Amino acid sequence: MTESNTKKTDTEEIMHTWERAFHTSPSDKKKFYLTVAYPYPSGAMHVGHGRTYITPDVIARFKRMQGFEVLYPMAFHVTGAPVVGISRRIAAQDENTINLYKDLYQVPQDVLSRFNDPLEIVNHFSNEYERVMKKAGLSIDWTRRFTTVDPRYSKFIEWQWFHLRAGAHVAKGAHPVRYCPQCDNPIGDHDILEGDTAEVQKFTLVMFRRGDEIIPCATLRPETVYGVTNLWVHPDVEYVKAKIDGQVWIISSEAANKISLQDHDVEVVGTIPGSDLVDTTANNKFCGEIPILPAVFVDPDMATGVVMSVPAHAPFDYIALRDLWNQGMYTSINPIGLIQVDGYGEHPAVEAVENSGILHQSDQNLEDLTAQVYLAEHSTGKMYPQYGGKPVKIAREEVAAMLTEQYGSTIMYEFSQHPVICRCGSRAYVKVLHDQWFLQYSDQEWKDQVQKHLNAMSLVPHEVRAEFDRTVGWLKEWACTRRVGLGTKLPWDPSWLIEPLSDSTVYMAYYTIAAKIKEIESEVLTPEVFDYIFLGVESEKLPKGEVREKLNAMRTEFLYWYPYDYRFSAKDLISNHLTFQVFHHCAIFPEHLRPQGMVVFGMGLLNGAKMTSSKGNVYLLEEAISDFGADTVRMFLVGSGEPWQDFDWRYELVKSTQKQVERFVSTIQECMNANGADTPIDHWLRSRIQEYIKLTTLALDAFQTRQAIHLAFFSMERDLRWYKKRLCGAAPSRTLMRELASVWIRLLCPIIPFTAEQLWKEMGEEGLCSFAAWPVPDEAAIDIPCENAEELLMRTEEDLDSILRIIQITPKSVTIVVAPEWKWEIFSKIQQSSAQGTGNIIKELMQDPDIRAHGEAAVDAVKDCSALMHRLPPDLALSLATTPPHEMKIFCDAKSFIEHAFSVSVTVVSSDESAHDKAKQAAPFKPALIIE
RNA sequence: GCGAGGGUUUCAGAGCUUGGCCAAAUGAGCCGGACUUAAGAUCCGGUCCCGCAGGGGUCCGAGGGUUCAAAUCCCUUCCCUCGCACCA
Repeated sequence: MTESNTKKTDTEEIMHTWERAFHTSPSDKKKFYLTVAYPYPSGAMHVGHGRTYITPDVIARFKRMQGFEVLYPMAFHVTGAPVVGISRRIAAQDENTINLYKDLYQVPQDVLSRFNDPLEIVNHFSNEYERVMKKAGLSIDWTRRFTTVDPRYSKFIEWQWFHLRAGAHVAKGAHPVRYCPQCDNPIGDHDILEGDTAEVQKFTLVMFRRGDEIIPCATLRPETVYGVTNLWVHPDVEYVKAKIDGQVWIISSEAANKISLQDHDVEVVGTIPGSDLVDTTANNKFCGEIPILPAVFVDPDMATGVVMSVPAHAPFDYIALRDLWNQGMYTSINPIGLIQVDGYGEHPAVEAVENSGILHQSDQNLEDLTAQVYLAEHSTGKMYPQYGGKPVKIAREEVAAMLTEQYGSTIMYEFSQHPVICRCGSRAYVKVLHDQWFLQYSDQEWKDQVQKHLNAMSLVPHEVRAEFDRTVGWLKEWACTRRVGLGTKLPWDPSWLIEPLSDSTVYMAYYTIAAKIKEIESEVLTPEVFDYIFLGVESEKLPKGEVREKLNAMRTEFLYWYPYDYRFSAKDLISNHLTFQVFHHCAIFPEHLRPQGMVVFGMGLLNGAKMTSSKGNVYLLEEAISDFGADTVRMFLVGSGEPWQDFDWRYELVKSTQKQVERFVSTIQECMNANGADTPIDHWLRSRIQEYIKLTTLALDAFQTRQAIHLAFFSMERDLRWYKKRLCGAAPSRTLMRELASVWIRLLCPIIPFTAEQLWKEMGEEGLCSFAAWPVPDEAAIDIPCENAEELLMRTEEDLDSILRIIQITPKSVTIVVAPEWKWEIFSKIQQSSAQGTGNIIKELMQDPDIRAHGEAAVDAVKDCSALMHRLPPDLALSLATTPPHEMKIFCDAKSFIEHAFSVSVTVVSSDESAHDKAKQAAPFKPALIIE
């Protein structure tokens, strides 16, 4: 265990100075408001959560130093069912759950014993979150903290929902859900023990008459009703006769049970063996009187247990029929083709089966074959003209509607696979829930509004826009009420709770007033009050006097902060929360108060594996902070990748980040103690510093935290190294080093605020570094020719080095031969030339008599220079061509440096002064080097 | 299956939008050296292959194509991650 960079007492002292520093309220500064999706405090924070909140904190701190009034608030989302389930499991002494909380989350026994109350869980972890977030140095305004079950927040949610209802965005309807009869509740993905990939499929029941009785055949392909040749029943199954909706249906007993959950009264009145149905007939409008035949592929546990047979288009049906033919039975039944499909003839299923060599109804490959045929027919199939001639996709919908409207068909929902088993061990069914409320995300007008606003929003990174666009198009009705869990009751139908994702869509507005609203009793908070605060609507019903004053203050505060500038959240929330909140803002707030931007995060890995609490693969944030120090954790989390990239928490990498932070401290301390005089080389470093200020600012403006660290830390370090090397052992300039330290500390303050705060104090600066002015580049200190000169020196040093390594002699002297002026002229001319291709450039330049005078050498020089040209960065090439460096002077000035670095004597000459063979090689920005 | 994003040198990760600055930034790891009583601390150097002159060769998931020129553009293919709804 090491407490890095700053000592524990220092850390605590700094936290103390920050205690109230980030409380914020409207001022005459420009505002910047950013929010993160608030946490669901059902467990302890791990380093993955850490990054979610540290990244926005870095931005918040950056903006604050830039002079913005910054609001970074935090609250806790405690709505929903999971925590209720957890408390129930703890109450039931479930060992896994108790161990998770005791060992992994390190909850003390006395606290744990109160966890049979879900509110105790969320209260405990909310406090833990706040405590650990403070340790991580998050610059949050805690006066605005709330939870989603606070009475005042509930009032706010009620207000929101009155508006949604008034805007016709919420409506009542029926909805099929996965349902567990034993739990008497709908079950979600996380509650499924088995069959979690099963989808709810919508079958159309095609009704066939058999005397007075109805045989409902379930199909996913109602358009094939024209091609039915017979029905299939399983001969060994005992079917039931059930009175359903006033008529007697013949279905499997499983089906009777299922249908009873789907809006039908079911009364079983008798049974009939499948074998008794065989060889009787049934009829409907489309196929007349047809026989009921036996088939063993029929599954009584799938839909109604009775199947209509379309042998021309369904491989199962064809095989079953062929089996009967082979026994010499029903040979008069012929498949009826009704769909034209690319690549198939009149009877696609028949062809497919015959070509596949499948022999039996129970062949495993039959499923795949069916899928192939169905897919082909669905995507490219067209009904024959006598059946309407439309594409299958369209015909399917139309036939289904027609059957429902005119021929008594209804819908039956069924899982695509079974069984589906609830976590309680009981089997789950599809149930149609009634009285369910839906958010009408399918509303095209609403979608259009959202899409339009989305187009105007800033999305980071821009790659996520496609996913947002798709989500807007894809969203349909969202069941927005629940029977169980914590939350706000639906105001006009209090038997329902508002579903957790739906009560968290406009709360960013609530943050703006969350501190002040605590002074007002929740009873006062009528919809009119919120209408005034958020929409500026006056009303007779508004309270008067002192309360009204407070409302005015809240209105002012809301208008100051809103709309929020950026919302941060993980990428898995794009398809729900992040898009929902745009919908809700559009429904409630006027255009100028809607979200401005979003930043989407990547996911976290721990040692290469996905970090999830459920698998125990987590590393707690607090543990990380005490193992490595808050600043190391911060720098690693925002520096190992850009926010939107996934990151991997690995010990060795974090460890080396820790060293970097420590190195920064000692480097800065060296800077503070530097006492050298000014030297010409200072000019270069000062110029570079301005460059890094500029680039770091740009990076953080674009939320590129990794890039920012790259520039502000590593690049800066590298230049400082070169600077020191150039001094040849002389002491660094006192003024420049203090200048550097001051800038450097501030550039890294958003990332490593504890360290920065500590060093700032050591520098003797007044006030908190967290509020110090963000460095601004001094344009006057930028000297491009000087930087170019240094670049030339670096490149030459590198050349020299690589030659020496190869030739492996101990050099006595080095002669640097600089290019003659006329080669520089060529260089500049090539840069300016618009001619394409070396040949053309040569032609063009040889027009010039001065150049032509150099004959063959000139041609070579043009070739060399143009090759050289495109090996340089374009802006460097341009700047060199515009203001050619005085190479002779540069090398003469740096003579002692090179002599010192390589321990040789150095001579600098112009190429015309040297008779050496190599002297001819001297080119612009690439002097010839003669080593002897 | 559908939708979105991605596959780069030992690793992480730049670069790819606007093809030539790319053998490919930077950091980590590893190797060697210096400093030290000693270091996991610091500093210096190396880290695809070949080369006793700054050069050459191979390389950016795989396979094709466009181009004088491709990690960068086009096509095909394989693999990975996320989402697919009542769940925070």
